[in-house]
Formats: sequence, structure tokens, C-alpha cells
Amino acid sequence: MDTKERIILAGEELFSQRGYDATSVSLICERAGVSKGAFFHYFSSKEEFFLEILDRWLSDLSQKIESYFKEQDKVINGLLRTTIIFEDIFKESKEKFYLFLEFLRKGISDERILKKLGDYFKRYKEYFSLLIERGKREGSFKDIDSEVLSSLIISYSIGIILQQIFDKDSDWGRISREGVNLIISSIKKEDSKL
Amino acid sequence: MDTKERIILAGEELFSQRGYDATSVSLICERAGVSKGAFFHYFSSKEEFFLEILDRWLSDLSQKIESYFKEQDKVINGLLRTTIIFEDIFKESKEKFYLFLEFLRKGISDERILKKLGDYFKRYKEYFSLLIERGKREGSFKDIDSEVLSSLIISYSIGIILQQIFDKDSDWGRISREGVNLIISSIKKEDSKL
DNA sequence: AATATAATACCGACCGGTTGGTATGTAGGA
DNA sequence: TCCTACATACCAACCGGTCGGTATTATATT
Repeated sequence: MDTKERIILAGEELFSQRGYDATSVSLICERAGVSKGAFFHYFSSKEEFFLEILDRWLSDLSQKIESYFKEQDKVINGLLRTTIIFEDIFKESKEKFYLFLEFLRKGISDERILKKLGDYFKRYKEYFSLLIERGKREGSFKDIDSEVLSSLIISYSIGIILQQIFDKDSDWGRISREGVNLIISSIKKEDSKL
Repeated sequence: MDTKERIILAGEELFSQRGYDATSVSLICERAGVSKGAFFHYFSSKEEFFLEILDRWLSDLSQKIESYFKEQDKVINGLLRTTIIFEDIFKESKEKFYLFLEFLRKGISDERILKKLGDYFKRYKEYFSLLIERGKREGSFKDIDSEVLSSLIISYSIGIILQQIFDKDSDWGRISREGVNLIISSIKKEDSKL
């Protein structure tokens, strides 16, 4: 594996474990098995390094979500898959969600980060809304506000993952599945077949 | 105002603005208008200081939520108030939510913090479930799993607040109100009056 | 093919500045 | 006279980042 990749991998790991501030450049280098010279050869600053990790994460996410929705069947099935998607994306490595938390926290005081996150989630929400609109046209959904519903589903998914951090006893797989079913049952037309 | 209180207030403010690591003890002291001697006179370490702030925050939250639910009318109205409660608790000062984020992030690598947060949310969820069970007994709700529903509502509320950080254009007040209505409509018995 | 030149990849010692924490001192009330 | 409640001065450790240097590889010239 080449040096740059090794540094990035070490950075992702350490940032998600200890956060941005508590992770020193020296530690990243040590973990990656390279010198500080190598780090600053590839990245102009620690801040810039962090942004590169964010970019990688977001484009990775985009790809994954789009591939999920490529499978075109009944919209309602796509929605049913929602939480599975989220579970998959974040739990694939829970690390990744911690990293998300770290991005978010840094975003509070860093407009560049905030914009990147905002743009991404906006696109995601629009994507979702389109899906719901399609469902309405297909005749499977009642006439609900698609923005409200897509926000509801995204919020629910994020919240579920968040709660898993400090509640490790509950069966979150079951809860998330049944939760989505509840949401869907409320927007499904009675006469539409599942 | 006494010295200890002034230090804590400065700490809350700075931790939520810049995060734990980026806030130095010296800065806290400067903001509070006291010396470092005073800080270490009242708190044994920065870490301990942070935990004390967390404790205050959690007990504050408990009080607030319980007072909300003291107002005993139809359960369904209590649920309708849910998002308003969350909005109130966190948006009263959005600062407080950033602080929550900071607690959460530190909790990832600190079991003491994680346990405190976990215990609190568990109690909160139980409280919610009880409310829902009461609603079922009152005959206003269908026979839904109260754990699933309370998790759903909490997740939704947290997720909504989280999304507000990076999406400042949407009308989150409207979205959260309509979202809760959607949830409630799905669990309400047809024949029950609002 | 051999050589010269230049660009890239990387090392590790070092710098000024900041950090959490401590040691020491003192003013004032009991 | 002792204790509490602070203030001041200070320290070793660590921080992000720089810099002079070298080893390796790619390109141009003969």
C-alpha cells in the first residue's frame, strides 16, 4: 500500500477514536509507520488533511446510497430498505459514525465543513423526496408532503444510530425495522398491496 | 455570583463553542475572571470539571422533562408536545445542543460519560413508554409496541435537531410538527377524538 | 547506452508556542 | 493561629509546522 493511503487510513481510525484535537500529527505518523516529513509532504496542514478525509467519506457515501437505489422495484420496498441502508453504511464500521460525529462537531465552528455536510444531505433528501413522489404517482402512497416524510426518515435513521452509542442493551435491529414499518403503514394507501 | 458558579458557566459556554480539547483551562479562567489557582482549588482536574458540567446538564434536563409531563391531560396531547419539548430544551440555547454533541463525542472513549448518558436516556425512554401504555389503556392508541414507538419519537427528535446544524434553510419547526402528526396519526385509533 | 539534470518522496532534528497541572505565597475571616 | 480561598509564577510535555538534507526515480542530453 502506498504511503498516502496508509496515512489516511491511520487518520480515519484515530480521528474516530479520539477526535480531531486529541489526535496529534505525530501519532498519525507513528500509526502509519511514516515520518512527519512524509505527512506534510502529502498534506499542507492537519486541517487540510481532515477535509480530505471528509471528502473521501462523503463521496464514498454517495456512491453507496446511489447503488442501493439503483435497484428499481416498488418504491415502498425501497423505503423498507432505508434503515438497512443506514445500518449498513454506519455499522459496517461503527467507527464511521463516530467520524461523522466528529465532522459535525468541527462543522459547528468551520463553515467549509458545514457546507460540505449540508450540500450532501440536501442532495440526499432531494433524492429521497423524488422517490416518495414516484410512490405517490405509482399510487401506493397517500398524498403526504414528501419533504416532511424524507426528513422524518432521515432523522429517524440518524437518531437510531445515535441512540445505539449509549444504549447497547436494546435490540436496535428490531426497533428500527418496526419503526420504519410504522412510518410506512401511516402513509400507505389501504388498497395498495405491499 | 460566587466563583465556582462563574467558572462553570464559562466552561459550559466555551466547551459548547469550541469543544473540550480546544478549550484551555487558562481560557476558562480568563473568561470567568479568576486565576488558575481558583480553578484547581474547586476542581481536581479538567476532566473532573467536564464531568461536573455533564452532571448538572443531565439533572437539569430531568427536571425540565418531568415538569413538562406533570401537566396531565390526554396522553396524545403529551405526545404532540414532544417535539416542542425537544425544541425547547435544546434550542432554548442551541449552545446546549453543541454541548450535548461534545458529551457524546467524549463518551465514545470515556465509559464514565457513556454510562451517565446511557442511564439518562434509558430513564427517559421508560418514562415515554409508560406514557404510551397509559394512552393504550385510555383507548386512544392502537396496540403498538411502546418501546418501538418511544424509540421512534426520541430518535426522530434527536435526528431533527442534528439536521438543523447543517441545514439552515428548511423550516424545521413545520417539519417537526408535521412529522409528529404523521407518527401520531398512524397509532391513533380512528374513533378516538383528538 | 551512458550520463547529467531535475523532480519527487521521505527523514528526523528542531522551533516557538501552548497545554494541564503544581508549588508557593498571601489576605482575611474564625 | 489556623484554615479557606484564591493569586502568581512556573514547569515538563507536547503541539503543529519548518527545514536541511538524502535516496530514489523520471526525464533530457549526448
